[in-house]
Formats: sequence, C-alpha cells, structure tokens
Amino acid sequence: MDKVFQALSSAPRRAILDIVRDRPGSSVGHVCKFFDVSRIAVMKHLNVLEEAGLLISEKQGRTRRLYFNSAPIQMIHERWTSEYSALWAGHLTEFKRQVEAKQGT
Amino acid sequence: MDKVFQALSSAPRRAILDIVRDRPGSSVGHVCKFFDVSRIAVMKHLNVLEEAGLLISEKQGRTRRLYFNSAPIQMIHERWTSEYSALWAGHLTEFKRQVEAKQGT
DNA sequence: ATAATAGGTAACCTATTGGTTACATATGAA
DNA sequence: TTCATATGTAACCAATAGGTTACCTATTAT
Repeated sequence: MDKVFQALSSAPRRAILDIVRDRPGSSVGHVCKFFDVSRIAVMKHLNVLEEAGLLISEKQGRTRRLYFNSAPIQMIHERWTSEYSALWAGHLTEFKRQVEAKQGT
Repeated sequence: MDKVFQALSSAPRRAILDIVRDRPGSSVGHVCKFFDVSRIAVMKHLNVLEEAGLLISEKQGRTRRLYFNSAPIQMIHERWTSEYSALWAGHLTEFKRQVEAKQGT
C-alpha cells in the first residue's frame, strides 16, 4: 500500500499512468516522448510504478510493452471506502461537532 | 494532490489518521503514545498530514487539538472514479484483450 | 556482418525524508 | 511565583528519491 501511494505521489508518474491507460502496450520510448527528462529518469518512474503493481510490462522482441493495472487502486478504493465509509460522504463538520463535547485528551 | 498521496504513503501516518479519526480532538501527546519514535518525529508526521490537508489542528490553551479532514480524500476519490471509472470496476483483463489488436508503438 | 534501434545497468550528485538531541516557549497547577 | 506540562524550533545525520552521463546488451534492418 505504501508503494502504491508513493508511486501516485508524483505528477509525472500519474501522467505516465494516463498515457499507458490511453494507449496500452506503449513502449518505453513512446512514454519518453511526453517528457523532457532523460530516458533513464522515465525508466526509474516506470520501475516505481511497476513495483507498486500499477504497471505491468511484457517484453516483446527488443521492446517492453506497458499495461496499466488498476488492481492496486481498486484495492485501496475498496478498503478505504469501507473503513472510512462515513467520511467519504463528507460528514466532517458534523463529526467535529459531535466531538467537541467529548474532548479527548 | 502530490502532497496527499505523499502523506498517505507512510503506514505510521495512516495510523495517525486512524487514531485521530477514532478520537477527534486528540492532542499531540495522545498520538505519541501509540508510537515508539520521538515526539518530534511524530510532530513531523503531523505536519506532513496537516500540509496535505488531511489533518486540521486548533490550539486550545497549551494543547493542540487534531481533527481528521476527509475532504482531500473525497476529492481524489471523485476525480479518480470519474477519470478511471471503467477501471474501478475491474475490467483490466478485457481492457488488455481489446488492446492486443491495436498494439500502440 | 554491420549498423541502427530499444532498452538496461552503473556510478555519481543533489535535495528531501525521517529520524535524532538539545534548547525554547507558553500555559496550567501548587 | 515557581514548577511541571505540552508543544515548538534548530541543528544535525543517514537513507532514499530523482536526476544526470557513460557504457553495455539484445534485437531488428541493410
């Protein structure tokens, strides 16, 4: 879970996810076209995403084809929507009011 | 958005959110009881969470009272469920199959 | 066989993170 | 007023992140 959030915490990496989601099977080179940094820097981002399970890659000849994997995001979504179910709905204000009586240490 | 994901990428910080959610109005000292690291380390986590908007703090006398704020998580949830709507539902396999014909560069 | 292409690895640098200790400040209690 | 409590700040340190250049490997095309 740490790795997923960590991976998602960078705008370039989220952009990579968009690129691959919009064009599954993208090569490393294709992804690089969208960025100004070196290919190596992009590859590091790709590895972070892959280690988080957000990208899957499959080597085809000399090119590495990339696929977006939504499973980790789904997992987090499910876990958090159940655990924080009341909160997703947006009841902070009420929540605070409830508490201002209790006043925990 | 970066800051929110960054803040959520650490298990201790997520634990802090749980603690404060379960006992809104918690003091810094109360949160510290749950961890083995120094108070300063905990305070740094609190500041990261606060800068991400996930915690709100209000000073009451000499104690700082902490409140969980679900707004950033809601924002992300809404944005991602719309943007990745097909994916939340878990259609990666189909997604991949669709694409294996196209085969983008 | 040779050259061009696509990708991977290694070594290095700087900035950020996450922890520490020591000290400072402000408020509540005796 | 004096002491204890609750929090905040500063300076430091090791590990990680994110970038670079230089070089290596494997596959495709001529």
